[in-house]
Amino acid sequence: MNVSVNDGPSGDIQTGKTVSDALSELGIAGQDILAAKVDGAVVDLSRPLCGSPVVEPLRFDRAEGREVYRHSSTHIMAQAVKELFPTAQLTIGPALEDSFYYDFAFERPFTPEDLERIEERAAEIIKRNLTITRREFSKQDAIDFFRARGERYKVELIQGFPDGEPITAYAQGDFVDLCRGPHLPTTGSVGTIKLLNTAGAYWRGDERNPMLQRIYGTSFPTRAEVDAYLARLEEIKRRDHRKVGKELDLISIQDEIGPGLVLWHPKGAAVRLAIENFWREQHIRDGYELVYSPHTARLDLWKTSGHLDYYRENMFPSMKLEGSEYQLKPMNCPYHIMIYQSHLRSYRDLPIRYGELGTVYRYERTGVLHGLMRVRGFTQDDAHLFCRPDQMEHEVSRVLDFTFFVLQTFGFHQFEVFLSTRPKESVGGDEHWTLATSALEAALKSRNISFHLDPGGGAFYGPKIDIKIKDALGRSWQCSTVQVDFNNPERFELSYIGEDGKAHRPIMIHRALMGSIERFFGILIEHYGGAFPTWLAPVQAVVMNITDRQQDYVAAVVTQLKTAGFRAETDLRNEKIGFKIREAEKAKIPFMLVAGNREMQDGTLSVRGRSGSNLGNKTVAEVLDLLQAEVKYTQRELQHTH
RNA sequence: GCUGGCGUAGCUCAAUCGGCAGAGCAGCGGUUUUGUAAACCGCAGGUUGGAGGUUCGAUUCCUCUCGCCAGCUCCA
Repeated sequence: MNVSVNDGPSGDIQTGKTVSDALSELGIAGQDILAAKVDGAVVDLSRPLCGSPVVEPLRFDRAEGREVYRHSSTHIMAQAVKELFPTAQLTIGPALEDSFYYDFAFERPFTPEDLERIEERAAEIIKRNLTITRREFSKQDAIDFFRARGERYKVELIQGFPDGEPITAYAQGDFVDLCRGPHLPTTGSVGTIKLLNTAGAYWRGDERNPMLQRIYGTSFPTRAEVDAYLARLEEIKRRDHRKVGKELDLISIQDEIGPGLVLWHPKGAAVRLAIENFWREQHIRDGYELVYSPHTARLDLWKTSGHLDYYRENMFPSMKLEGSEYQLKPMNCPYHIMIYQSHLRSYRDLPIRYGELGTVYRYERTGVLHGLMRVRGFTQDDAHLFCRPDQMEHEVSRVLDFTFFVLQTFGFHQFEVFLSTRPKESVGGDEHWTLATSALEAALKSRNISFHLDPGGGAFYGPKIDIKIKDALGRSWQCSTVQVDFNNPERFELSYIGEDGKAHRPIMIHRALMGSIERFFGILIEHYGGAFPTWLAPVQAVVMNITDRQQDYVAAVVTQLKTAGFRAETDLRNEKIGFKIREAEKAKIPFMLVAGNREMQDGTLSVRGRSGSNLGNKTVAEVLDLLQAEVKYTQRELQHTH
């Protein structure tokens, strides 16, 4: 048979030879080959070849290679656990992006000491360099085999598999695990396994099922790579917005006020104000009209909107007042709809775009609250567009352009886009869903945006596009969302008068760019590690005197900076300049302006940038120019036009 | 909500196998007038998350409760 290697040699190889034999006959060999893609499917190196396959060796530098590597790592860890704790039952153990886990049914949680022993044993199993072999079973044989080994959960899994298809397991030494594979050729192919932590996890992710003991770990070819990974985890901890938010005195969440309810301290509020000002300016430029709405409304409104039926578990309980029930708002849409409905609308009026920084309250279970990322009261940068069906695709495209512009201004440049389709619990006819979904898809395609499909991930009222941003540490965060809604116009009987003089139903589009200001702020804190770009920094410049004699001069300079619109502060404390610099560095203030006698005499300031850069002496006018140049989002806004 | 862990001064952390709760930083008062990441001296700071219980005595042990953390589930 003719075997060809992707971007490599090809040659005639005897049919039935394994992938690794074929590769080595073609002059491609090496311990670093983990698995291979054969005609697009990832397989074991021991897989026999037939036909005229295209083979692509997979190493650790490829995501598919890493997945196989980590997957085999979980088996090694599971083997170590079984050797040390024979009563532990196997369940499942997948690879994650940079790590892996394995869930065990065990009578008690694993302790840190257990983890150390398991890690040592895993290292030993790597050293044993056991061959990993694939075995096929019929369904009944597989059930009998795992039942005989006492692996109750494995038996349950197999029973759920379709009949008639072969079931595979992988063996290394005495250890056999039900697994689709593929796997590394030997346990010795793994470099270092490092166990990270333990946690409880429900069997099959269902809270009604028993709690299993999960062990997280990671593995890399070299110790140095493990160390780099651990260093990255440390960096993530160092940038944690809860820690930085406290250190920089940005926000607090206090017991007395309630979980998930955020206090914005003056410095955090200054950043928020900069965000909001930018947001409002840009929305007005982009053809939105800004509105405000109250935090509560009669329960009937939420009945009409369907939230009471479909969203109740996320809502605060209602309150009674003067014989009516009122509901704290979990969303802004009904209010915007009511504004739309306050007039008779013409087709000429559309599209109508209402934007609001609307604060909503949602009930979240205590266990899911997390700093600013998941709270109970938060402000959405919400907007609702009302348009004709023929305008829908164009409006969605505009929203996409606007979204990427805004996110880029905040310093995010990598995105993942998802198109989510109809979920099980949903309202509206099929034709509506199909129309809306294809409009979203068309808009994405018109902007050449590549996206993933998330089947069943839509809102109950319509399909949506979600945009996840990648932060400086490569983590993904869900922020932006664009959702088509055929349902609310129906429920509220929205209409506009068309060219034909008859009433027509408008289409509604919900969208948010940042999602929630709280979460977005948390992401910004971690993205910048608290060192915000100048346009967002709570204090943009601090002016400090060296001795008492420069007090008046410093105060005058700060007045000038403030008058020019900058957030500037004095530091006139009776402290040494080194101490003041240290404090300003810790506060991550972008510019430190020092005035001693020399500066006072020639009307200058000694300019120190964040993290020690010396920008020399500048006049006050030059400092103003410098700050102006730094606050450059206003320049970027010129690039955004429709 | 579930499993496990944790709540000590404004912050970061000690200590008490049940016997007067202690440091650094921050704060306040002095001294010092300072040149780019920490000057010196002093003072003050606490119902040890909250409520019960056991005990001569509880911050420590027990029960409940509130909150936080790591996950699970869910999500902006």
